[in-house]
Amino acid sequence: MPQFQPVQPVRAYERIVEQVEEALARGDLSPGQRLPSERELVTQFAVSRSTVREALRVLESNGVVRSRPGDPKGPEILPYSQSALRKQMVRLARVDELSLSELIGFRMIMDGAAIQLASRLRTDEQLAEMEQTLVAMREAIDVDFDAFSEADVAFHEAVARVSRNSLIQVCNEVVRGVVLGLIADKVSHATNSRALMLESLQHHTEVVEAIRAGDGHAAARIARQNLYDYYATYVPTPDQPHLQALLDD
Amino acid sequence: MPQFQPVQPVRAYERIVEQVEEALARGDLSPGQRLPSERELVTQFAVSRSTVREALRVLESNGVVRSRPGDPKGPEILPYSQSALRKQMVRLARVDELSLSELIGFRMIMDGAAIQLASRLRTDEQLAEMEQTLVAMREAIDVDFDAFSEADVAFHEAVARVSRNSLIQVCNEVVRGVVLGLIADKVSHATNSRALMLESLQHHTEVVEAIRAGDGHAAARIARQNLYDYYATYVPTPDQPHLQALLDD
DNA sequence: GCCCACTAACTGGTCGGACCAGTGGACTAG
DNA sequence: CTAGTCCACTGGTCCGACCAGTTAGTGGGC
Repeated sequence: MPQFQPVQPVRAYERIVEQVEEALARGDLSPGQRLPSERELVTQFAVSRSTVREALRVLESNGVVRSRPGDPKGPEILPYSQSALRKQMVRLARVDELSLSELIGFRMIMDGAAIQLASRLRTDEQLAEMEQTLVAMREAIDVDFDAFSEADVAFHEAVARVSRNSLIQVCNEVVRGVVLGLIADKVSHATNSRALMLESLQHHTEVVEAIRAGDGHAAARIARQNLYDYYATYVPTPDQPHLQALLDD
Repeated sequence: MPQFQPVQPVRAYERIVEQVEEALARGDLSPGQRLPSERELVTQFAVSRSTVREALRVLESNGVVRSRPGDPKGPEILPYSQSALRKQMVRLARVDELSLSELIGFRMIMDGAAIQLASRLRTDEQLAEMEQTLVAMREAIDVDFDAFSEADVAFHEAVARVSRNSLIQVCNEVVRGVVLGLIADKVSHATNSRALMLESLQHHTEVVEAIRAGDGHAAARIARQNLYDYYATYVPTPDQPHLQALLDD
């Protein structure tokens, strides 16, 4: 007997979405190009305009296209953006399926890996870039916490670029955004924020030193420890061992 | 002068989506509950059915609800699932600029981290589970490569579960799927596939031994080395240093 | 009394047509 | 050649309709 699979009805708009996404995956469609107008798609797909519109709404919600009223050139194919990925991660985090400790643990892994890679693959120019972001952090301490946080982001982005792995870059950026969105207010209201910033700067300087020396393990270890020290207080006590397991002994 | 922000028109269906998602975030709506029927929503939101449907399509594409034709109870609020997150990650991975070396490098990081966490957080039952998947791998060698690959997946999934970090689980699963999709045929056509499988099993056994001993670093190192040995030949030579940078010296 | 087949009132999926406000390109007047 | 007007066309929304399918309630047969 052949094995039969349960079949659920495939709706017309879904097949439109599939066709567009396939064209995108095959390269027949690339960012910047335009889709035909809705009324034109109606004739091409031989469906009603409602169906075309439902497909476009789904594509739009997935960050694939964008429609603008009155634009004679039609819906635009968007370049890939992390916004949809971030949206899903935020949703995951909001449903409490994703605990803060998981997010921070993931950041420790990603950041540590990026730094380890950076310490082996960096060029001298890139090292200089990283040191430049350290200077910016020091200057930002005297402004306010937001400025410091911004400079901190710039540092981590520079490191992620050097890692030459765009998956790391994206994951880092997304998770950082989610974490910040979850606890930014708590951190910025900390009484001893200046001390925190100074300590963080110190850690970052040590990381760069280790990168300069090419000691990837030390650099990654310091980075993970820094993240742990920075965030551990916001993590429920029973979850803290999950983070400590990522620290070197 | 006040700083003005560019405003873009908010479409009616977007406000419906927002209202539903807010209700969900506030807890006024929980998984398992039902939304009113489309025609009922038409009166509640005071919009047309097309608009309601576009909102429902977006919610459905985001994995928030599911509509079934004929169901008098109306669209169902779904429990959170990672499928939408996975979809976005697959989209990211499919963007052509993502090279095989980046994917494999990411796998080395993820798998290594999962194994390091597992070696510290595992219970005895979980260790037994992992050893069980090793037995399955050994048995699968005598069947065929697909069976072995399946058992291998089971092993890595077991490890990811023990890591207690669902982000790692999802990332691992997604990246593994993408990598396999890219080079599965090449691997399975290798002439010495039996030797490869035996070697892989040997490596996995060593990993489990290190996990049993609680030596997270050794376990992670072996795992990364295993992945490197397994996949490096498929990576263009100029990219190989990017992977070697992830191996311990 | 219970069980089963039937019916009817829904459901979502799709269609076609209509109107509106706005865009942008072409066309015209200067 | 420029500046202004105009109009074809865009997407956003609405309405009404039909269909196939599910489901719950009804009714009849046992």
